Amino acid sequence: MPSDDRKKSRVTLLDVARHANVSRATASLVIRKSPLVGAETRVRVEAAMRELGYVYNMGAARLRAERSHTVGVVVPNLTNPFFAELLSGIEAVIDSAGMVVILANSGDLVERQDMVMRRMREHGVDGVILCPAADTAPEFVERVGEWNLPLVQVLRHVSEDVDYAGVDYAAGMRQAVDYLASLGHRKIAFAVHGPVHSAYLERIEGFREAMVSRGFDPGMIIRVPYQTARIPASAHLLFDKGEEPTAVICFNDVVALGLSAGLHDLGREVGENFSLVGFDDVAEAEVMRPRLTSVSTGPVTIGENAARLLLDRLIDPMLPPRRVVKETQLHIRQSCAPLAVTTL
Amino acid sequence: MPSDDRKKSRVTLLDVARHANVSRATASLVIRKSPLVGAETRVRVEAAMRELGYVYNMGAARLRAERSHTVGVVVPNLTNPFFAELLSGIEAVIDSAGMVVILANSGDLVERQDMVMRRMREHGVDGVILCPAADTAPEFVERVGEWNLPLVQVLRHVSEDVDYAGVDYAAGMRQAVDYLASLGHRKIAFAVHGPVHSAYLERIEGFREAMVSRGFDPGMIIRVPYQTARIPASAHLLFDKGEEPTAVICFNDVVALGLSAGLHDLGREVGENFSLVGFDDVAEAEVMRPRLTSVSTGPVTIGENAARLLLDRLIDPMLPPRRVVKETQLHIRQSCAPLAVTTL
DNA sequence: CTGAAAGCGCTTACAG
DNA sequence: CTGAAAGCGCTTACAG
Repeated sequence: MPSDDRKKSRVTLLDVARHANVSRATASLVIRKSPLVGAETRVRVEAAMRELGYVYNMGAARLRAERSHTVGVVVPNLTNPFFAELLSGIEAVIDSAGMVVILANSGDLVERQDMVMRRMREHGVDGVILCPAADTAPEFVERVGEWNLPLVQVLRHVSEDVDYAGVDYAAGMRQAVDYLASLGHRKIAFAVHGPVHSAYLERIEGFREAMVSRGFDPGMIIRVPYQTARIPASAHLLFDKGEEPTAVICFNDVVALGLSAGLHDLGREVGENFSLVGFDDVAEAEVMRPRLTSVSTGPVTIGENAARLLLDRLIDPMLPPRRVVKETQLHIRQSCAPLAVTTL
Repeated sequence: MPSDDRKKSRVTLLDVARHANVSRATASLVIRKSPLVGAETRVRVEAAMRELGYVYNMGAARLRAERSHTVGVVVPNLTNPFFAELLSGIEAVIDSAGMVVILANSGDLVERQDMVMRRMREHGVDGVILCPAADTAPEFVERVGEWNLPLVQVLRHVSEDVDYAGVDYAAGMRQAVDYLASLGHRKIAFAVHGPVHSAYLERIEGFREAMVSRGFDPGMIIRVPYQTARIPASAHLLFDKGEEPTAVICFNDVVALGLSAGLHDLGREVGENFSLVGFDDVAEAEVMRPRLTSVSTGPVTIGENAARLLLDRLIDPMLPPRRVVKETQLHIRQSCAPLAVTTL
């Protein structure tokens, strides 16, 4: 009978307090592990909670305490395994801080991002980790700060005045170019795709600088389709311009996988008469044949960094803006060959 | 000055009501788009909300209305691209229902799953979509129902009495076996890995039945490592038993990718003198060489189905348990060859 | 169609 | 160390 009516049956803190013969305030202190309450009392209250099957009502607590123990995470794309790994890193540290993540997808569209951020505010998240959609205005993320909503940018950044956790894309490109140069390559292409944002531009800029500083032509940049399945058929773009490259650096491993297939279709032997470098170093790199040489970015770690940045800011909102930019690492496998061999 | 003090400055519904010269109740009705309020009044209240920069406080609303507009999603693994796609489908329909997803990772561990589910309750989610960790007891998911917490199982199921959205794994295996049989294969291996759960057992069972019904030996089941990078080196397991298979069906595309590399390393030519079928049909299948023939499961759709099941149950909690089991589809590409060619 | 009052389940000072 | 009271920002009957 009593468990028959649905909501009404909720066990409240007051029930627990009565059952344990203490006041509601005392019970509240026990829950929050305050040292103010005596050991004997604590044990009694805890027993009462167990016996009654009490469940803490975070919603009620939040209303009073103005903290929701939730953080919003908004990414432009959930399908991409790269974001899945990022999310995994974020979730792990947010979880171990006793908080919970509210997830949203902006679809890389600023209008959707507006909506999503409003929804986050309505849900009273304590802070948000945002990978800004392409074309996000700096004012947008700065405005969030004015709402008293702590924010950290992840992977992409549009404002210098807001925390950022990412990776040194430009240095990663330099590592790739240096490595290929050490093998004797000078005609190196760069295959890009997808929406334009800071992480995109940094890669392009890094490529350009690295090429120019060695006196190489930085102009061999091709754009391949965003859709994975259509990348192989675009491999011919590498050879359509005047001078043929002997190596290609890829925007990410998805492009590397696609071009690798496309080069194969064109009769090129990757790792023998053509060299290919990936970017991100996802798990698949190890099981490609030839094994893919790739610049590792470590999305899980980036996610962890972003979450820690946010946690710090929650503790001290007055912290000056910080950036945690992780170094990349070139993971050499088998997809590149010395130019000598290439020209045989 | 007024925006200087942080929390205190929140604009409340009462502020809006005063600004618009109506009562708080009326303002509340406007927000919830009740038809009870006059057009002129509505416009005035909406203008006030805009002018004041009002943000709805979901937390306060939930406390009174006993609905949080949040749903919990707990998956065993965030890193796996398959779950990322599932999540993407869930998020899309939850979002368009005006709700928000709280995400958690059970790590496929029942103890962590206990914790996570408790956290979900504390946060007052309206329902949860759960991919049960391996070894989850049926009682566990049934108990959730007794908490008055609507639950749907996704991808894996441990109880018949609780909603389930998944895919017909057994039929998928049958499709794979039938196809290989049509090419003349009879010595077909099955390569599995990972934790044991319903989706695992259904695949094994489907394989066994399909093989036995044709009079083939269903005993060639090998277990490869869970870690992607270690799969290629385990390809020799296919040939360690007495009879050598001429084809292998893989537990999923990750296994297919790994074994494809391992077979290559052993000097076998996939799609020529050895046949290989994947499972899941992820985007990468199209860019493998040879292109991977794979049984497609469509995780995005499964996620959408699960979310809709939950939404329905939220509307009517008394619905009998339902299951939405999607059909698989064999996507034929190039990784299988007729046995005739194989034996040449 | 609108207003005044009570209450959702906590936490927070403030006394004792 | 514990108790009584007020209040977080909404929604819900209940009158008018």
